[in-house]
Amino acid sequence: MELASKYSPTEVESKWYQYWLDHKLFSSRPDGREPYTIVIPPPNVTGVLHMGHMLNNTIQDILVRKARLDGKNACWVPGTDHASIATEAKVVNKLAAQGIRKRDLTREQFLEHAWDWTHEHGGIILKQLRRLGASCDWDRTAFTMDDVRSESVLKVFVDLYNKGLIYRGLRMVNWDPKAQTVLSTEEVIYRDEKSHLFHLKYYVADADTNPVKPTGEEGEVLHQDADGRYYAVVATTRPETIMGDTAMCINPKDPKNQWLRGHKVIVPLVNRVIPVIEDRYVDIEFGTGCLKVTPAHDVNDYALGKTHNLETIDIFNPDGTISDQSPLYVGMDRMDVRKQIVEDLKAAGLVEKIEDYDNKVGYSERNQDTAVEPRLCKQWFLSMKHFADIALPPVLEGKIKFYPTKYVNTYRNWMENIQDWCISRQLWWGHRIPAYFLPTAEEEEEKFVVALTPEEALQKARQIKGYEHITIDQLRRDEDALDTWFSSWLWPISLFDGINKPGNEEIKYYYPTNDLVTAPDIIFFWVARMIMAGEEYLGDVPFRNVYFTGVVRDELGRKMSKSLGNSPDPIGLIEKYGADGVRMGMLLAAPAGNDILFKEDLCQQGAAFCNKIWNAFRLVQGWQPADIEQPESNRQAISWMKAVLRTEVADINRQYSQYRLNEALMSIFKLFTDEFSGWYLEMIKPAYQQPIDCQTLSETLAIFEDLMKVIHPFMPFITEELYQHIAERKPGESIMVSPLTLDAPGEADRQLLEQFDQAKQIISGVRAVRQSKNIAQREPLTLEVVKGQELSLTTIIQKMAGLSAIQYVEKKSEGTQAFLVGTQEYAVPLGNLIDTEAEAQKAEAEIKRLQGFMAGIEKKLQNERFVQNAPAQVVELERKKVADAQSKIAALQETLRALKG
RNA sequence: GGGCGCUUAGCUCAGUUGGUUCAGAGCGUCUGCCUUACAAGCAGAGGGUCGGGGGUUCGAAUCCCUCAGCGCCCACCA
Repeated sequence: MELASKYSPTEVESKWYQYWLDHKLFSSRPDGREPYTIVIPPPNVTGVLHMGHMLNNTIQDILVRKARLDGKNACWVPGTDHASIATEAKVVNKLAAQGIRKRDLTREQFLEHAWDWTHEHGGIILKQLRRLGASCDWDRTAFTMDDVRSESVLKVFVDLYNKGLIYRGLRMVNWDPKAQTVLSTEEVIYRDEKSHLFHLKYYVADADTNPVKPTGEEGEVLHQDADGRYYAVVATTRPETIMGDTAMCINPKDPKNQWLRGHKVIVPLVNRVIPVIEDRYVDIEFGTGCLKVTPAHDVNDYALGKTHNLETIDIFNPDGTISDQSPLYVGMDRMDVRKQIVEDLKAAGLVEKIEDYDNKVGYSERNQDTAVEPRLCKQWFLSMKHFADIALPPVLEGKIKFYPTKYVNTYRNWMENIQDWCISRQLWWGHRIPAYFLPTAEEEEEKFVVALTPEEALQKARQIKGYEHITIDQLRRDEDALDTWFSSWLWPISLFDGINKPGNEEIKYYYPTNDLVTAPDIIFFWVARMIMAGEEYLGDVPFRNVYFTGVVRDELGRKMSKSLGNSPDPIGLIEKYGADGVRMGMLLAAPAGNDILFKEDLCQQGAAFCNKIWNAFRLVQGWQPADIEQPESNRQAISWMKAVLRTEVADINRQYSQYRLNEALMSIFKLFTDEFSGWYLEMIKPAYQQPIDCQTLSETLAIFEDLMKVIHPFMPFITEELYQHIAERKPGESIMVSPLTLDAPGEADRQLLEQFDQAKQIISGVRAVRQSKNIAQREPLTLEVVKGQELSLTTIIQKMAGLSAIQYVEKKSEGTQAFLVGTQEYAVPLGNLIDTEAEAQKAEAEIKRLQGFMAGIEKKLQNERFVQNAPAQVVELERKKVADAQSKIAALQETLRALKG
């Protein structure tokens, strides 16, 4: 069969992917083999593949395919995440474009739209992963909101509530006014922002806003306006919150503000009279040392409000507009109010000054244009202390290993400062909280029960005193949904149905999973919490190793993002370079634990490597076997190549075990390109149109097949294609499941490698001579071995270096160019091509360098302390260096004499 | 403000308990080759005071101190 001179991936890839699917080669069932399990970090169900996914999933696929080749029962479980807040936002936007407002819909109607959207866009990303070659067990595809997973989530909620770990509480929480839901602390990202510090005048007054003269003492700072009225100055970054001010606070130890003690001040514009309170919390050095207190809209102010019994005025509506609790600006958006109120304050002469100020503003992780608003409301929380206690030890003790290890610190830090997790969200798209409120009187405290079903809830409710005859219709289920991560944290368990059916065959077999490959930015959101859930529900870690990938950046080091438009389309790349090429391109740029600077060139390099493999196969496949005796040189070459293979594979396996995949790939690349193609194939290649002996051909094909297996995890498609070409395969047979069995490299291999290394150096030496004199490869040369022993591998050396003869001489001929391999001198006679002068200069320079080198070592050897303290072998080595240098110098001096003579 | 990490060739990175001729790899660059598998290729070459300074040691890219620069994470100073 004739093969094209260029590899074209498109058909090959779809052909073999279908073949793998048809023969169920990705599927896994528990059996007697050692399991190897990875659960996919579930992408957002409506997401599209980006470069981060490409990297992440390529790594997972490499690990899974490697495990399969190692004979393990490999299971990679795919699935998607319902991504509560992100998906709901998308659906809301889509509906808005159709003129439908969410609040005009019932929960059921909205969910219907959301499911439509999910079915329409859901799974696109999984289809895209197939293009990449991902060998997931697709029959296991799960969704965080499918039946099994939903049931698991609710059961866990009920269980944790019954254990007293879930509670309901009124707290200052982070509010996303766009999505109109609360967020967990982890979902808030703080960004530096250029802002202003507004210094506002709070006039001192009595309860009826009449001016009051404070009882100031000598040396205190009293602010007085032109009319003689006294005022305090408060510095704030958020002037729009003054409508919620219910006190002004000074530090009791602040000498410059003593004059304000016991007084009252007027909130500017609002004209509300508020007390001056004292608390050590206030920083004397900041601004004027006067702090406005807005208990409803700031975490610290809330705390102050609690200790000082202050009124709480919530001036915001859930959507970030001003509520009717405020005397001013009702209905306006908070950001507009900030601009407007500054103008109004200025007009009223209530602004002392405005300074530039850098501060940090919290934004919603999912709506990155929306500043979060601290807001007081009642939510569901999970107590985290218990979970931190069970999840920290396995990581610190190494039961779970992090790659790179630096994240252990990050992890510990978070665990040791853990805060309770706000798990309720004011969203519809998600798992609805299984809590049921009982009817209560207006002023009465809320009552509720938590249960898996309304029926169970009713039973529980009826046990409460006074509710013995309540009906199911009177129970009102909580409207809120659970945080998405409250389902994700069960993923490694719920995928094997370990919550609903504890101890089932699958969970016993596949859990704990082996490797988790994920991005470091979800270490708290997800990784930490999975460890918590694993320890809580199975008493064991959810995975043994966590490989944290880097961030994919562009050439300029910028994070790839939709908004910057600097992210290439992954599918476009696959179409251009082939999946194998793209996989290699990604991995070449992905040193373990570092960010990756992605360049499209790298995919080009990957595609080029495919082509290299392809053409190497074309060469071998084109050879005509003949029933002739195997030349000794071929036998030597084969032994050597096998030794190289054993040695390199051992090395590659070591790199795998340390998750140094880019290094493993580099070793593989060099193994194939340099050792196999550059050296081995050239050694055994028959002369033009000459046949090859059968023995060499079949052994070469066997080596080629082994190489395909080595490459396969990185480049699944081309390796399968060639594996199928190498020999006639049975239907369903695949490289995917054909283990590579190699012995460990031994001493004989090491010696063989060394022997060939000498030969390669001689060959390179001759080639360098050719290069420097511009002698064509075809033109045969002679090699003189000067005062040396007989060479081994002479046939190979002659062939590779283009030599017609090798001569052993006591004294090299006139007009030769010489080179050294170790301490042995070789010479190539070139007749009148030699530039005597240049050769002499080169030799002199080298002698000088060696003399300097030798002098340094001799000095070291004269140092008694070195000789006494250093290990004997080190000293011995230094002595050998001197001896070697001496003999090299002798040879060079000989050369010099010959040139000059 | 606290914690962690990084700095080695033009670029991206290796360099294991301090000691093999240790200063490396890939890419890029330069030179020569369309040599009958591959020009998406082959052969060869150049390129670094290991961020600066100090110390420990017989010996430091490697250990310690210090300075500088970069990055990440955490934290309620308005």
